[in-house]
Amino acid sequence: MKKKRISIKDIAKHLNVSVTTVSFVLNGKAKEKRISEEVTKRILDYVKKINYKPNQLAQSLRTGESKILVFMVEDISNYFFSKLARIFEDLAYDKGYKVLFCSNENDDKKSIELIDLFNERQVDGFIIIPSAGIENKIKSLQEQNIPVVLLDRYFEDLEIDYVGIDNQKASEQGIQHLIDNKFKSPSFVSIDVQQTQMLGRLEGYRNIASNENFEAKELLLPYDLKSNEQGRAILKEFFDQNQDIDSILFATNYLTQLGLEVLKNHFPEKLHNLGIITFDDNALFSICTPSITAICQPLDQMAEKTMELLFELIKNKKSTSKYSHQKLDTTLEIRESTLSLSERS
Amino acid sequence: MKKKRISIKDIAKHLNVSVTTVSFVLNGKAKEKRISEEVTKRILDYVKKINYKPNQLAQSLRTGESKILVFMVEDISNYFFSKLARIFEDLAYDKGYKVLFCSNENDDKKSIELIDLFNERQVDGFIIIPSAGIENKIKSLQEQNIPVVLLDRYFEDLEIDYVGIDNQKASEQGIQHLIDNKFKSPSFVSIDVQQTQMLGRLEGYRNIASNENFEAKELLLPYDLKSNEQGRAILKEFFDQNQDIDSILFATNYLTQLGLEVLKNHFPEKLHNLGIITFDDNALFSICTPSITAICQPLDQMAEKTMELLFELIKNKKSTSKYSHQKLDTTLEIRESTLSLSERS
DNA sequence: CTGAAAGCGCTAACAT
DNA sequence: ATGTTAGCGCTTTCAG
Repeated sequence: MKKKRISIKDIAKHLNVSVTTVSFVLNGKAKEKRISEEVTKRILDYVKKINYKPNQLAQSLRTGESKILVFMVEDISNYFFSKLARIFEDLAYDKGYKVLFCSNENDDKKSIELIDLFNERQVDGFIIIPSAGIENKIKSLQEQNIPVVLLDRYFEDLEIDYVGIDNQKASEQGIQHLIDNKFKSPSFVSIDVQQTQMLGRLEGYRNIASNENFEAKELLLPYDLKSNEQGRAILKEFFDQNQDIDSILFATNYLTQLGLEVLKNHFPEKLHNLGIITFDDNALFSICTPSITAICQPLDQMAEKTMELLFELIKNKKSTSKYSHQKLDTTLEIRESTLSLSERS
Repeated sequence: MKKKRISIKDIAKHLNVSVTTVSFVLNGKAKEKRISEEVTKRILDYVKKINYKPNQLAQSLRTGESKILVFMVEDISNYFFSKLARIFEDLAYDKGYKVLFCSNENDDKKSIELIDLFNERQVDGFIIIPSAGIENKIKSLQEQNIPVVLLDRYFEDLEIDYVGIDNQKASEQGIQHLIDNKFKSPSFVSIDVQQTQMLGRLEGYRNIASNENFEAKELLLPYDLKSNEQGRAILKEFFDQNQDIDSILFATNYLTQLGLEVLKNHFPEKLHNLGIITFDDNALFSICTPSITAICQPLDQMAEKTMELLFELIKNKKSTSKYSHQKLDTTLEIRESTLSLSERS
């Protein structure tokens, strides 16, 4: 029952040819190396018959390529990341690559451990949603000539390929939409972290606050939130102490979730009177009551662009390619939660 | 800039010892092999200083172990699967394993391709949520002595470790809960597929229908649904033609999502009058209006149990371990959508 | 056109 | 207590 794995050597022996010949044929170099049609066919037939599969590990060790990419996200169970992951998976498979997902919990230590881990496994490239303090680690990857593309956020001082959205603009559009629908004092709920995506969103909010002359009301939750419980408590306090705010932009779908829970449980009437916008969509936001207006990131486009950049790096590692910062446009999916009060049923 | 990777040989040369010694020390066999304290220390220090990391690929090739597990799901972007994935990830990392996730789309061809693919990479074990027709492939893995544990569904004729829930019982509890809350004619929406989990859920429904003497109304959507659009159309038709049903059990969270969309868009009043239960929770179900009663699978427990079984297989591959079918209990998370009509506001 | 052989980096049986 | 060496399975150079 315990079948020994068949190796290229077994095949060679069985067919009375050398391993070289088999290897050439298997790698489609039969023509190039001018192996006779007859031998080629014999090998191919036999290989098919015994259903031989080369040991990819050995292949990788020899060639230095693993055909594996790593996609490192904050939390693979978050809708935004898992959707992206799914798209990457498909794109990569089409090109003969597999994708390893891992969650860094937006934690530097974990991020670095993970990067080292996979680096030792000679993965061919990284797509990383970086935590705040791993700039140097990323840099060291670049120095080792390992393809890396950052997603969602980047580091100001690092010359590196990046794909994300125009956060400031997205935020501005969202807030402007609230203003257009007669909300007078939009507030902003985010995380207190120095990452480009969050800073952009905050800046967009402040810009409109200043343009439209309303007082900015910001709630920045701690970066290292201990629990959902704590998050809800903070949000509840915020709502308690700021009865006058009439609308909110949540800077991530995770916060939106917490916020909606608090509203539903403690301020049910507000749930129907507040203007609510969330960054990042979720399939269920459209079936909430009210359904939630969302700033949607163009996931397909982001994934495609990222892959494009990554494969450029993989193909011609040495070329001093210009680094590209892609800031894609978002879409505002307008739903019930931002209807002006007069329009509501 | 282009640093050559440091190998164990370089270290040996630099330190004037043999590679064996280095290897032993690195693998914590210094004591066992009675390497002198001094040499051990020298090696460890140097290794730390140059930040040497062994090439795992070579290590795997040599040892036949890769410290990689594969978790194959239907769709990594589905809440149920991505939550499970996240838990597996953590459990595995604690044991020094990494987890590769992949989505098979519940498609046999894709499943088989993926299994072959990873098998060539000598992964150490598989956790598989199998599509309907890959019984033989699974069997062949077992014959190659590769650890496999099935999750969520199994094959009647296959002796294999499996972790899941008691679907029939879960379904019965759900329907009984509807009956207890004065719903007279619960209906059942599922997928038309011969997989154990779905069959169990259906059977549970039918049991209560027969016990409680109501007419079973089942909608089984085609296995190979072309699009969400098509799914919504079928659901809409079902609601149109069965105005008399007063409650629904959706057999997967995906169907619930479609169903809620249809209800919200076409039968808004029903959304508030129907009794609704969903299999599988989602963070957002608790903030829908009405919030949705859910049959929750014990994700943590499932993941732990699965890992336990998998590691048993990994440890003592040869022992003719008895196969274990774990059917865990679910929890009914009661929310607004199943309040009896008299209790609703 | 095909084969012999080196070597990717590591482990471990065998020598010393 | 430490070193020598034979592979793991594959690719590829160099020699016929």
